[in-house]
Amino acid sequence: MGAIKSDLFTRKQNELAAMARVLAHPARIAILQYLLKKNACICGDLVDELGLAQATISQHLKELRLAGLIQGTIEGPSVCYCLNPKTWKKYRESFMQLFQELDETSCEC
Amino acid sequence: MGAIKSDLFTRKQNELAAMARVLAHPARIAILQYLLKKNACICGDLVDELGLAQATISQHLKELRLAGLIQGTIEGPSVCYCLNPKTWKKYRESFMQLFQELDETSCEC
DNA sequence: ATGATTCATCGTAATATTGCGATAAAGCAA
DNA sequence: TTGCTTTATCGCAATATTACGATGAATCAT
Repeated sequence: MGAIKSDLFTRKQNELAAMARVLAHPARIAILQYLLKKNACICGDLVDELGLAQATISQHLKELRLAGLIQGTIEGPSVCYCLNPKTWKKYRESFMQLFQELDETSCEC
Repeated sequence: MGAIKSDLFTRKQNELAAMARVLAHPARIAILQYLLKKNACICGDLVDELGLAQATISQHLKELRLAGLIQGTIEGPSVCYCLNPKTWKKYRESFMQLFQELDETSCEC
């Protein structure tokens, strides 16, 4: 028990849920919005901006990186992070597709 | 530790993360898509369709209901569930707003 | 080389989520 | 009423997530 039964669902359903999970934390939303605004930043910027511990920010960055939403480039002692536009668009498309389907008669209770 | 520090983030960031969390499970995605297709159903339909235990489906329905994404109407011994178009649109707007902001120069690493 | 800066990772504690059996509540049919 | 169907809720076990201190690796300035 306690583990998601992924085999009961379609690949698309699992993928969409996984994408939603990446966005399901305010710190990760905040990081993405910061990157949208500033275009790039280093881990330390986010520590100052968000007020979470460095280890915690680094962990959230890792999740975003594993999801492909951001990418990091080593720049001397620091790491420059920025959005990955390709994955960002893939996310947008997937959520668009979900929210597209709805006509006004969808509630029949 | 282990609890999200909501006070570090804006109301909008917390709200968006909460919306994403509701969508962050394939069973809830599947339920929403089933409702989009069928317009309405009862809990038992979903138990047959998804293959999760009745208690588990009922729990996911509760989360979707608390989020305002679906509503249930008592119909005799069963409960008819359907989407709430208003909240559905609110979700769409919120995610669109997030994904809107991006120009091609957003990656500068 | 030494020290300072930056970041990732490990280990751990606290908390949250997932799944389901068992049970209860409510309506319906006979 | 009795039994059947349908659903919600409780309680528990398994797993996942969140947060952070401590530590280590890499770079840079002196």
